[in-house]
Formats: sequence, structure tokens, C-alpha cells
Amino acid sequence: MTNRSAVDTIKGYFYQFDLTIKKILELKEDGESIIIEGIEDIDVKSTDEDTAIQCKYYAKSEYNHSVIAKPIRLMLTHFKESISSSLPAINYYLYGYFKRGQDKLTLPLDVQQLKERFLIYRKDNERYELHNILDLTDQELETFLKQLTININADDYDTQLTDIHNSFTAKFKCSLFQAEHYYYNNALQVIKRLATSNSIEDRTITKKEFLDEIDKSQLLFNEWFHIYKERKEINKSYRDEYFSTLNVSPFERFFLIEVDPSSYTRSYLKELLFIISNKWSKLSQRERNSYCPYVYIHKLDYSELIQLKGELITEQFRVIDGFDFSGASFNVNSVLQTATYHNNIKLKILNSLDDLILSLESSTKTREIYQFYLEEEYFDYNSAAVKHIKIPVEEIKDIKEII
DNA sequence: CTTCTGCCGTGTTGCTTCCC
DNA sequence: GGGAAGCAACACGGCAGAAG
Repeated sequence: MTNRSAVDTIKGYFYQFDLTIKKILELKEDGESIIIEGIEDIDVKSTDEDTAIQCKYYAKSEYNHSVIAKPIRLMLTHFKESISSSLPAINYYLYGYFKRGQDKLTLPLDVQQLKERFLIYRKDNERYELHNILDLTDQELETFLKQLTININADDYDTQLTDIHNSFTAKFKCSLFQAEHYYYNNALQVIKRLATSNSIEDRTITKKEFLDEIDKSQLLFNEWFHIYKERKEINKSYRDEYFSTLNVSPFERFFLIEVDPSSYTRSYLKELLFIISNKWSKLSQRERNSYCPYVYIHKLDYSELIQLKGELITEQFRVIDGFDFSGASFNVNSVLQTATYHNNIKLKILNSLDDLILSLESSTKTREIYQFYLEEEYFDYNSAAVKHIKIPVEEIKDIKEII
């Protein structure tokens, strides 16, 4: 039970991030903006008005006046400050999710109810009346009520999240998978950067800036996305999306794998190569279109690559790399030769990105690139004819779970 | 309905280390 | 030796749920 509250607190945070994303998407004009943690949790600056939004997520508790009383008093305090220094009026929006008890609050509020339920409170056995402390007239409280919106029937966590995913599919004309793994993931990345910035300017973003920033093929490693979704689930959804076709077509598949030199072990990589070869080649005698996959290993030491290939050959696992004899230069036709039952080529290893590009350009078959990267993408191949899937992973182990 | 609890992030304080 | 920079320990406050 030690981390019980932590999990719920994190869910509360995510609820707030999601609401932020939702509010940005709801902005009408490209130039309108939001501020994270400005006056309240989220401040919306649209052309005609400003709204300070306070967000509460109580997954397991019941609504009570006292729960939202504090935020309302904070809002009233801000209201008082803004009228006494004659700042422009802003709207206040209290957005909350509760398990039950919403019927305790009847809207709209009148001044008397506002005082009784929210402004009169006790602390350390002392009775306080905030409207008197702040010296506000009933007329002013009336104005405050006009600027205040309370919504305690907010969407629950999952509904709100599904909502956002759907907005992304509509806006970017993409699949639900892409909405979640690309746009939502990138959106979290942007929100995270804003939320952890110090200055108000850095916590501000316009709708246009936001949309431009999340609409990139580059997908960065994002620890928040990994909190939101367990690594295993992420791997499974990648697997379901890209690697679960039953009838594997005889395409030229290029697997790009990045190793982390600090944690590299040869046996682990070899195991992965065996898995790739096994799953993505067809070399039976009766197969008319036999084939095997290509592999390029990023950041692997050159001498280590030679030793690795040597070991594979010793173990009767036939690999080719386009170099036919000692001293030869890279022969693209050699590496492109069809793998068959008879020549028993199980894997084609490309030694460099240059060899990879040459092979991609010279092949006339259907080509697919699967790039697995740790922190940053390392290969771009812009061709409408070639499917290029980029998948961020944390370690080689993840690739095994995905393919 | 209020108070308590565990957790987290942040700000403060006072000390050490480093460089001039 | 003095001042600036860095760092660890600590306290504090906010959060949501649970207990009282």
C-alpha cells in the first residue's frame, strides 16, 4: 500500500495534462494560447477573453463543498487583487471529477450560497469570513459569480483520454494507434517541457506552435509516456500494429538496430539476429519467392562486427554483407541476390549506412525499413515507395518483444 | 466534514570546494 | 585568504485518499 497515493496522484497529474491538451485543441484561432500553471492550473488566453482553469480529479472520493472551497477562495482572492489593481477581468473555471455526490451542489449559485458554502470556513477553531476579510460587497461577489463557472461533472480519465485520441485522428487524419503513440506521445513531451519551465513565457504556447511541434515524425524518448503506459503494453501495441501479419509477403525488409555500447553483449545481439532471421525469412525448398531480411547495426564497433560475423559463419549460420573476397569493395548486386533454400543465406548484414542506402536504391522489390532507435533517429530515407517505420526502444530486449 | 498520511517537488540553509 | 559556486540535508507545502 506504500505507493497507493503516488499512483493516484500521478493519475491526477495526467488528467491535468490531458485537460491541457484538450484545451489547446479547443482553441479557435492559431494565435490563441494557453499558459500552464499561470494563475491557476491552466490559463486560456483567447482573443475575446481570458480564463483561469483549476482542475481537480478525485477518482475515489465523493463531492463535498469543502473540497472545492479552497480553490474557490483562492480564485476570489485573485479576483480581489485584480479589481483593486484594476487589472482586466478574467473568467474562473473550476473543473472537477468526483466519484459521486455531485447532486449536493445546485447551480447556479447565489451570493448567499457562495458565502455559506465556500467563503465561511473554520481553521484552528477560528471562524473566518473571506468576503469580509477581503472587504468585498455583495455587488462585487455577484460580479465574481458571473465570472465563475463550476463544473463538477467533468469527464472521467478514460473518457477524456479517448476524446483526445479521437481529436488527433480527426485533426491529423491518422489511425488511433498513431494518435496515441505519435501525437499524444509528442503532446505529452511538449506539455512536460512547458510544465517544468520556470518563466511564464516558457510555459506559454499557442495552438499553432503546439500543433507544429507534435506533428513531427521524430518521436523522442519520453518518460512520461512510459509512466502512462507500461513498457510491455507499448511493445505489445507496436507488435500488434506492425509485426503481427500472418501471411508474410516476400518483401525486402531492412531492420535497423541501435546498440548501446555501454551495455552491449554479443550473445544478446546474436540471439536477436537469430530471431529476426527466423521470423522474417522463408527459405523452404517449395517456396518460390524465398527471401531473408537485411540488418544494419548502429553504433557497433567495426572490429566487434567482424567478430560477430565470424562467429555466425562458424556456427553454420550463413550471412552475407556484399563483400565477396578479401580486398573487394561493396558489391550491391551480391548483397541483393535472392536468398534461397540452396544458397542458405539466412541474413544479410549491412556494414554501414552507405551500404544500406545503396541497397535500398538498387533494389526493385517492395522495401520496408524498420528502424529501432534508443534516443534519436539515425537514418532518414524519404521515398514514397518505401515504408519506413521508426520505433523508439529503451533496450535491445524491447525489440525482441516487438518483432 | 475535518484531520491525518504518504509521496513528491521545491526552496532554504549552511557547509565544502574551487579558483583567483 | 576571500568570495563565488556547488551540493547535500532538511523543511515545507500541495496533492488525493483514508481514517477518524
